[in-house]
Amino acid sequence: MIEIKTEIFLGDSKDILKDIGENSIDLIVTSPPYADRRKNTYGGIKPEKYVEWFLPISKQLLRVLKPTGTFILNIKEKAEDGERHTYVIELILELRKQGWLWTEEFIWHKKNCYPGKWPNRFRDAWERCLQFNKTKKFDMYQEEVMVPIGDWANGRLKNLSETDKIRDNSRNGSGFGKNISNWLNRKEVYPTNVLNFATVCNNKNHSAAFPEELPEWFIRLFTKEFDWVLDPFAGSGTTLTVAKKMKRNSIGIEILPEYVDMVRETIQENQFFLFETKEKYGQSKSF
Amino acid sequence: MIEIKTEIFLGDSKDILKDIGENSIDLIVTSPPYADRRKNTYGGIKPEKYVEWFLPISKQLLRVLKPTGTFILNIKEKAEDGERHTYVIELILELRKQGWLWTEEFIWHKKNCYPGKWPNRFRDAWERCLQFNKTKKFDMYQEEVMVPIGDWANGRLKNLSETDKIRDNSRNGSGFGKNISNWLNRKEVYPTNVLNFATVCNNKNHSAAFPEELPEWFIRLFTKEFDWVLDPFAGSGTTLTVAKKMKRNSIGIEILPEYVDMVRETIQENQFFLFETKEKYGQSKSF
DNA sequence: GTTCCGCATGAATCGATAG
DNA sequence: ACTATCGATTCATGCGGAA
Repeated sequence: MIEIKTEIFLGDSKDILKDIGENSIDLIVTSPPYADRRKNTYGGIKPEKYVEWFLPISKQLLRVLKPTGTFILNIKEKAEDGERHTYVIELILELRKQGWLWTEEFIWHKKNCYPGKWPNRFRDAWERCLQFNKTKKFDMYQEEVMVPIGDWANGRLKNLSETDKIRDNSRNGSGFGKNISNWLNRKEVYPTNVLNFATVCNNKNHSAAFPEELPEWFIRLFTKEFDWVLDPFAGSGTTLTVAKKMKRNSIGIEILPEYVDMVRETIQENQFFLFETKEKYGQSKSF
Repeated sequence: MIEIKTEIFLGDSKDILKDIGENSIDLIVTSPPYADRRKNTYGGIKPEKYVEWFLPISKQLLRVLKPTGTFILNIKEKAEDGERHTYVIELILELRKQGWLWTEEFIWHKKNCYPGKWPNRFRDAWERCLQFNKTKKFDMYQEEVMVPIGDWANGRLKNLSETDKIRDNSRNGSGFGKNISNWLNRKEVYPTNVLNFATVCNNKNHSAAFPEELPEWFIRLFTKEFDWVLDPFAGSGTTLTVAKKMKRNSIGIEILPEYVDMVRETIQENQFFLFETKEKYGQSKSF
């Protein structure tokens, strides 16, 4: 049996990344601290300084990624003084200048988004998952994230609430009703570039940037077993935990010691559950 | 009874717009020809030339819009040679330089997007609806687009405990307490910035850029009756048709004569249905 | 085992007030 | 004038205990 390696390093990604060999990582999936967010833990990066702060890190990411690898960047710009900030779209342009290909933009649709009411805007229910690549020939295992149509038809349609049916507003039969017959003789369908995951809001000790489903989906899509996954902003270690459960090697970098300690404990714990949870992560594809 | 005016002009928006008075339009909602798309109808604008082509038009749009008005731009960059084009995000940056405020980015989630399969990407199921404003004090009628409350309310709001009825602002200063009693008689909640509209799949020879629900939603949100709505790329006239049904005055501009003829016929037709459809568009709010 | 119910909490944003 | 802090507003979900 081949051992799965899961490592977490304490320090600044800009520095630590230099110790990782070039062309060695299959997938980078991360959610960096957003501008002016998490001030109490990360100090908060000023929006005007965000691109400048990120580029040295992404330069290293470009170096360590395999030519067939993928970089997924989960990020969302804040609204301030009535406007959306532009640092994220400026970052896209700068990353391309750095040599990255901007392959795709996935939308993470958060149904249970933050509450609140303002006179000039509604609640923000989505985030960007930007896909960047080093070359046009990257690995993509589309079949791994297919949605079983049986489950979709039975589960999704059955679970669809009455309000969902009203909200989704499938007028003149162009929604579920009309097209369902097309899927009767198929077993699975490919997903789209809009992903639905609920945010995590547990009453436990810490908060995670994204739910486990998010890195799980991208790991399944862009890696196979024993590949290497990197999260340069590991935080509470969601990416590493999921990678380990899915039998991928992983490396995390985190600047806050308390998070690093926590991740190390989590990794230890998971070893006991590795075999119990294998089935869940290996076969469910429950999207 | 006040008459509703619906006008369609034949010509290039860059020129025709100069005949419209400044500060006279309450809402601009449009879906311009996408770069390199609809070559057979519009001649196709090269992606590299897109921003340059659009800016003279948006300059006029800025002039004709009221200070309290809103500009909704429905657009999506195409994928070419394995990459997403950057002309849309470059356009956002240039529009800000022109004086526009980039207030928000709505996501139009197309649940029944076009089928297809590619080795390097999934089906594209979303488009941007970019909101721009002239000032920070724009009109917004949020109550007009409220949606039914989620099912969670059914089971949970029946019996409120005493602690539910008092505000509880304690705990880690996260800011949010609860006052569930606010929702006791609540049947509707505010929507988010993710919109679900099914695409129209008609096999006519003209390209309907968006379904009626899309302009209807923004017209309801940003205008009241007898306000003025403008679509500088009217196409088959969806915006005008909806505006008329909703008792808003409207102006359309379209460069192709056959579209203009078609729109004029449609407008005539709708006059017979004005009173029949009033109820549907005035009261349904079926989102 | 299920289902139901109480409860905590979340990458938020604006406007007013204070330094 | 410009920045920092504080108060107000709000909806969906998972967890855990009870029925």
